[in-house]
Amino acid sequence: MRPYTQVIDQLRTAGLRPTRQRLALAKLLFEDGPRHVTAEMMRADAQKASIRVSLATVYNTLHQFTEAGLLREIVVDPARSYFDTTTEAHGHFYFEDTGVLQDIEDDVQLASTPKVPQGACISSVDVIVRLKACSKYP
Amino acid sequence: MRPYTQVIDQLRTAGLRPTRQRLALAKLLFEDGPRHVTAEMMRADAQKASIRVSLATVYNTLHQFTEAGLLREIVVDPARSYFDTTTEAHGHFYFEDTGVLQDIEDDVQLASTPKVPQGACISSVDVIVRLKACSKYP
DNA sequence: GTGTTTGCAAAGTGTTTGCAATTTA
DNA sequence: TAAATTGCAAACACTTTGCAAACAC
Repeated sequence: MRPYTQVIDQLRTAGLRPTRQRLALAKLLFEDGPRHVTAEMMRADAQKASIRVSLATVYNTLHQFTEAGLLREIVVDPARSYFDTTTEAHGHFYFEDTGVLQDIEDDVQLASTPKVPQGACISSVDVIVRLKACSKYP
Repeated sequence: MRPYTQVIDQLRTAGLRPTRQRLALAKLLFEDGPRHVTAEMMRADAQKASIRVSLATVYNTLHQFTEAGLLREIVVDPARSYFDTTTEAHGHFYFEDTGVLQDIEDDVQLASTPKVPQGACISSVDVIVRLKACSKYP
């Protein structure tokens, strides 16, 4: 778990004022170990915790946190954006049936780094293992 | 390049009638080697080739082709869906600046297949290498 | 002829934006 | 007080849907 003062510092460093909403969302995000959240989940969580935050602010905050390096956006579902509290490189399981996104605990390295085209640099490498329910008759 | 009659057969097998629109889109998709397309690209291509197809039909067709195993959907951009004419497992370069999606020619295998959770089966494995312009001062 | 497919326009969904009111420093 | 941030509602982009007309077999 990320120390709380570190979040405030990282916000300050990123030029973001530690407002009530940002701190509350940071608490929800970082106090209980790794999470994979959507904007709707955060809004629901905030409501449950009696924190008044508009959905627009949730979106703004998630993006600002991502730019500040506190979160990482994971693209797995065209229908919604996920944000991961673990920012280091790692793979994901995506349960297609339930929409649950989960870290792969094993180290999933690529066997070899591919030759990158001229003039381009790697921004990130996403490994997503899509899962479905097993079935003898698919 | 995929033989044309094979497309018709695959459509028939999937229970899809080989209509004018479906055949025209199949021609655009498969006659010139691997492609990575969005619905808008297909509509533009069709227009350029003087094929009258509505955007709704383009969407329907892309999804029907995907279910029929002629296409593979690649999720890289929350803003739009990409479809790949190469259905075998392979990695992708995604140029974040331009939105261009490209096959990785080298074989990008995972160093090891991760242990899959109880009761789940792998549906697919996506490897996406996101690229940005190189810059000395990022 | 019968059931499928198409096209249009309307509806839907998640996300972003403009702007006045509020909050932070 | 000045500048940043919030919240609301409207706007947005992409995608899906309902249904009558057109089409395939």
